[in-house]
Amino acid sequence: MINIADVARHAGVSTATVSRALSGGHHVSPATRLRVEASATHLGYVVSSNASSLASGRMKNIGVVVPFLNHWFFASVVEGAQQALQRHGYDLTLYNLTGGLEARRSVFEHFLLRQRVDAVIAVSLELTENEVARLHALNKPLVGVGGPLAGVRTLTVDDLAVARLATEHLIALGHTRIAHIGGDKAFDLDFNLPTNRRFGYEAALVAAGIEARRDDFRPADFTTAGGYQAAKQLLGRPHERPTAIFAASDEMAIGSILAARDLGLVVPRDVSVIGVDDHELATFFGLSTVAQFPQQQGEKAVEVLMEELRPHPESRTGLNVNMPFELIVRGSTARPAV
Amino acid sequence: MINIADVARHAGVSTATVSRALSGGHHVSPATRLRVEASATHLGYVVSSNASSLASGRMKNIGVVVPFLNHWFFASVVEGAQQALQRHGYDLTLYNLTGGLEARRSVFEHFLLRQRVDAVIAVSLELTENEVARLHALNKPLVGVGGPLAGVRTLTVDDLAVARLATEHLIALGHTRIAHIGGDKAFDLDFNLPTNRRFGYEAALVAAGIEARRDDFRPADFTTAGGYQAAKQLLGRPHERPTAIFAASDEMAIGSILAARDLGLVVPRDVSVIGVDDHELATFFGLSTVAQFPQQQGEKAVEVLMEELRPHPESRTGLNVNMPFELIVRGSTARPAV
DNA sequence: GCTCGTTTTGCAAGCGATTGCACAACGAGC
DNA sequence: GCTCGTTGTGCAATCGCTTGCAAAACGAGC
Repeated sequence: MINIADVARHAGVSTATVSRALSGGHHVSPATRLRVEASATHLGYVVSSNASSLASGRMKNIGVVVPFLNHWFFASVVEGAQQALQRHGYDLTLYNLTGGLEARRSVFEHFLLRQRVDAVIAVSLELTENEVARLHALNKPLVGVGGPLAGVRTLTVDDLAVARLATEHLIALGHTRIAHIGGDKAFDLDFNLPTNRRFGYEAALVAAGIEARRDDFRPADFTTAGGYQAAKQLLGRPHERPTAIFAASDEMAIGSILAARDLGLVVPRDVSVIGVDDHELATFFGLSTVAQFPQQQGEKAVEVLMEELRPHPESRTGLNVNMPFELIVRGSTARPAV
Repeated sequence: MINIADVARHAGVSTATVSRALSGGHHVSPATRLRVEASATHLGYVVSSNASSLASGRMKNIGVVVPFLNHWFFASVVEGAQQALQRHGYDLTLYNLTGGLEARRSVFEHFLLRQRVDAVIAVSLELTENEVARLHALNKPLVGVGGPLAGVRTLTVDDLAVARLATEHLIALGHTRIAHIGGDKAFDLDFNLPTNRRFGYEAALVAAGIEARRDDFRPADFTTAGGYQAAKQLLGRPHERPTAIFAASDEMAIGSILAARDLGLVVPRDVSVIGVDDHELATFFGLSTVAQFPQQQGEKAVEVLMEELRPHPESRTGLNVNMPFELIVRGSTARPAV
């Protein structure tokens, strides 16, 4: 393995100069810089990140922690983050908290603390105060995606506003019986996302002078199958069937469309359906939805971190960064039949 | 930050002893080992992985390279690998080759070579000889998932056998007009997966004395939408509609089911559908399929690597490891109507 | 009690960079 | 020609751990 001394010898300079020339090139004359770079590429030299990190204290590596990966949303966030990091010359080390409490502790006690990462991105993860404190104590920046997280900069979409937007879309079309499929308690652990969406839904109804009926709400588990079940219940009632369904995720919305079809109902003639996410299957099903952009969220998380990692974080923006969302109208929503 | 010398002082031994006590504990008396461990936890000591790696040459870190993450199969493989690695005390550094050739080169030239990883897992990636050679030159073990890859240990499912199994299932049910939705040329780049599945399909037909008709094959892009399109074509023909479809992926199979429904056909009465993967939506759609177990593949890749990383890789198994697959019969396949 | 083999332990030399400090080189200004 | 300010370079300490080698400690055997 060829090291910095080899390059120095070959270029006829000291290792100090090589180091400076290859990292930014400050305080090095253009001529020598060029010479060093030539030698480096000629010899096929690549810095040892370990030695570099040990000496400098910078790891050039970010830890990303997700609850699971096996899901469109998380995978997209990670993908976005990965690409952004690559542009910045950083590595991404992935941690998964699926393994239960044991795995979770192990991640925090050993992996993250092993001086491996400069900072941490926590995706849809409700960290305990202890965990946050530990990270802070190590002076490691932490940004959350999906939040808020006490004392942590977090990127969030305003779930309340998202839900309101979706519901208002239906109201504007003339619907007055609008059902909602949200999350059950188990999913509320993560930042009350389902609750917020439900509140947004109710707020929109109330603002329009529509009563939010308790039996127009069904909890489900954010899967297609769960949405299907819930929609069947909602649409199968003999009287007062809702003319529109707002599902808190696209997968549940797709389940609803399939349920409607199986009941012989035509979407959107008999029932309008709208979701949240802009899942990859949304286009295929012609699903109207409020898009959030997970990949973009991953990228943005990286930008925020990079800023925080800069020596003089002068322009620290506020704690919470609001992420964009957007109503995308496709074929699954229309005026109710008269 | 507290370091090994602090622990040594606190335990009343030398740093050498601390190092040995904390890593395996060989050549250290049980008594001192206990004392050192106590001091370490008491002081909250965690080894600096950089210093450790620099001194030992072991990184305790594996690079995983995927073409994209945003897809059920890849995400599952990575998830499996991540969990297995965590059990072994290794980190997983994720590399993504989505960014085109530029990103690809950057990964190989800078990231992987930066002495960051002990080994590399390449998922569904056709590496150039150059890339493989480079890794070999660095003496870094490399295992592929999905293969084969020249000169590399690879975990593969026997795509030919998978396709044969699916097709034979249909034949055994009594089908004689069996269509196939495979991949188009663009997807053949990766290890001829589509071609192999097509060959398996044809082999099964031929073995059963059934002619493989050219117009019973349609290429698609492995998406639900693509499968839908292709199935419409196949099922919409006025004469000689096939009674069964074997799709090379579950997503395309699901597209086929939806296409059949839209044509007013009932699955499986009018047409049987079988896929490959055991995608998370397969259960919901009652889709018969040949399951492959991506998560398991990720785990297995790690096992293979760990073995290769061991000092004396005595029992090197052969180059290619065959991964299991399994026919799962649900409601989408049945005897053809008479 | 002495010798010899086996653990246990410590010393100290790396591993391969980064970086503060000091010095050299080089013009500019007078 | 001399001083002063920049700018460019090198010296050498440092980061925190691992590990080969040698010494110390410890029993066992006689």
